[in-house]
Amino acid sequence: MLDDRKLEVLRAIVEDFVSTNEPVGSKSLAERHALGVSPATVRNDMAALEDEGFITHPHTSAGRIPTDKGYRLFVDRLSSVKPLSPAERRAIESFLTGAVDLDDVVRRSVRLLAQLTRQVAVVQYPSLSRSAVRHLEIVHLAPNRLLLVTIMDTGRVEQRVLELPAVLSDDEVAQLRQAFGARLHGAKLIDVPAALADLPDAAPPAIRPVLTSVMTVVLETLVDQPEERVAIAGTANLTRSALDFPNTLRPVLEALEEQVVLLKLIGEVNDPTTVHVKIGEENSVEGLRSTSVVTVGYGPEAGTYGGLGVVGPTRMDYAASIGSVRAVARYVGELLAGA
Amino acid sequence: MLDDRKLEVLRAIVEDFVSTNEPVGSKSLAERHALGVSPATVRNDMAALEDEGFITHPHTSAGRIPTDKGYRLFVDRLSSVKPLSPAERRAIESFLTGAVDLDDVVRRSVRLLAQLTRQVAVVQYPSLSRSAVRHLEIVHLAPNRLLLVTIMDTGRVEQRVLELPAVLSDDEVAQLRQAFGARLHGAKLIDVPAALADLPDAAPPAIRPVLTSVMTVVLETLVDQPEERVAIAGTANLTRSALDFPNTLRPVLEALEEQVVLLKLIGEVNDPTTVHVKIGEENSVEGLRSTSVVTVGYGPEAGTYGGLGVVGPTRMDYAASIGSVRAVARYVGELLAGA
DNA sequence: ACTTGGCACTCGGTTGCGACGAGTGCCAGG
DNA sequence: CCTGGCACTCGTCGCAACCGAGTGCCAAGT
Repeated sequence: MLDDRKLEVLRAIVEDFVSTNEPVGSKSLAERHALGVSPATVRNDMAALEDEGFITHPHTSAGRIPTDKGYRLFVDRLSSVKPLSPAERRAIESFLTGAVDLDDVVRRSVRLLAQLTRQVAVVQYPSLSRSAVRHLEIVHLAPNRLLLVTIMDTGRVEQRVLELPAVLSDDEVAQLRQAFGARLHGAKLIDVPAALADLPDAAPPAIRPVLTSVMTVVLETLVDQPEERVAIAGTANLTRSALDFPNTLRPVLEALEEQVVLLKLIGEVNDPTTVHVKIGEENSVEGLRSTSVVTVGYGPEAGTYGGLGVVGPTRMDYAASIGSVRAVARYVGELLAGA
Repeated sequence: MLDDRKLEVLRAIVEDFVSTNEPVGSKSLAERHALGVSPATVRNDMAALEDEGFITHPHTSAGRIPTDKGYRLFVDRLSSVKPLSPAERRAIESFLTGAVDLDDVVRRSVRLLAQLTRQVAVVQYPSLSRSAVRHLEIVHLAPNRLLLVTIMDTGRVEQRVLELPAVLSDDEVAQLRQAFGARLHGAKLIDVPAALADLPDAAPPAIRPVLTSVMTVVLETLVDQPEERVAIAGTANLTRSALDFPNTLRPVLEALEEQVVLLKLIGEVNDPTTVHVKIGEENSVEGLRSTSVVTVGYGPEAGTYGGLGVVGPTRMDYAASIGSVRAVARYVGELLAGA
């Protein structure tokens, strides 16, 4: 059905179209690539590819452009990941070293990724639910007011102010601090509920009511409604080729402003260790049906912290994007694991 | 030179152009507004206005559009701030109540402002340098590693990890905590250097070296390089009228991605208590010469915390934008002051 | 059976041209 | 100082012709 040459033709079409953004015809294609056959043969192959739904015409007498299905085949079978140039590797290293805290790491990576791929880049902050508690600090802001600060092993810090129904003494706060500190230190978030389960019973009765309300907030902040965050950069790249999003720029920008949408993009991968590519209509997000999304997980043991990726036109350089996304994920993962 | 009727004509031109986005001609203008004079008279006035540089033609036989200078005059003398509708007031209140922490307040306000004005909204996080320290917490992460957490009265929290050359005991950390806590509590950031000046001398010699290095980091984080942050929302609104930014969308998006640029926008006001409007070429930022920027400071006593504003086409509804910006600033200021 | 050259056909893009009309500038008269 | 009239400008629209890249198909060649 699809012999090697037809695949080669498809690859050539994709490559030409990606670089020129113009429908590619049989003649120019036969010239530019050393296919060893005449344009007429290429035409026959093209007709076959079109029957199979891998390419299409914008109109009768125009060249071919790949369909989503065509890109899919290209990505899966015809392209190999483009290794980064030494210059790019250097760029990554110099960009990421010198970051002072987690915020800085994330902001730098997202800009870096946008710059490398010349697409819109998205980086998720290390997910709370997959990290471990390094420290829980309870600050006695006012007699009836506590600030809870949780520091995770990824460097992420969450804080929450808590109004108490009753007034607390510093001693009691110290007791609280001690009670929580001992149980939470080093606990994976998943184990937090279990670690805290017997806490009310074990505590001195005096502070029990306060303790439970603090516990509620802790569980809420860390387990029930863990706040996921993402950073984004490079939206200006969407305008690079005006042809890519003729009148569809609007919904894309709108989609990219929704944190929820971005998290969905990055989160809905089954296997976080490999790079995932969603092409055009494959995207579950309405406004991004005209784009492709390349994502991967990152973290010390692959994908445990969060995800990152790029969003661009379906007409993107997949090989390069996949390479960059993977490389940045690797560096960021190492960086955060080592911190 | 510019009698009342000419000003009225200018106002009419601005209003028509803002709502239709089409060059406005003498005839339609005379009809749509009850000017009480004939188109010919309007033409004469237009010619005068053009001589003065308030309006211009795109080409010889087209209607007039306002110049930056025309908008300037309009904003300064011809428009009154549009009061918010009750529905809008309700929207503001319901949007902002229920915010759980500072991050939440900022994120909600920026979205709110974008929604109200249908422009790009920018909100600066309360500036460190203008707030006071509520609490400084020193966490002993590891024998040679400290985490400094500073909580400001605006609810803003800054953290910084600090590697120590030597190993510290918990006792020593407690001493540090005590030494800093006493002096910093309630200090305005501006007074922090003075408050800490005599600290090394007063401290027990044993912890003196560590103390100075902690002091350095504190000063650096809070005073020397206070990190300013901004939130942005509504970039999709830039695409609302494709005509506004024919091929200039790119530089606008690029400018809006630069934190530095945004801070400059919001920060370079002399008097933070009143609403400022920068129109087109008045903008010092290169990429935003095709936009107008409406900004104001917010805070308990006007402008002490930070700034916020909107960015949109020069062809924007200034009266409404100014009103919304001012209203949101007021609410946010109150909210943060009360927290 | 596959490849190839030839050939008629399609159709979008470009160019040229004329009509149209919104809008202007100017002037003479009220 | 306002007004109506009038000639002029110029961008837009519609139309027709043309060009050319590209296609599909077929018959001949290997």
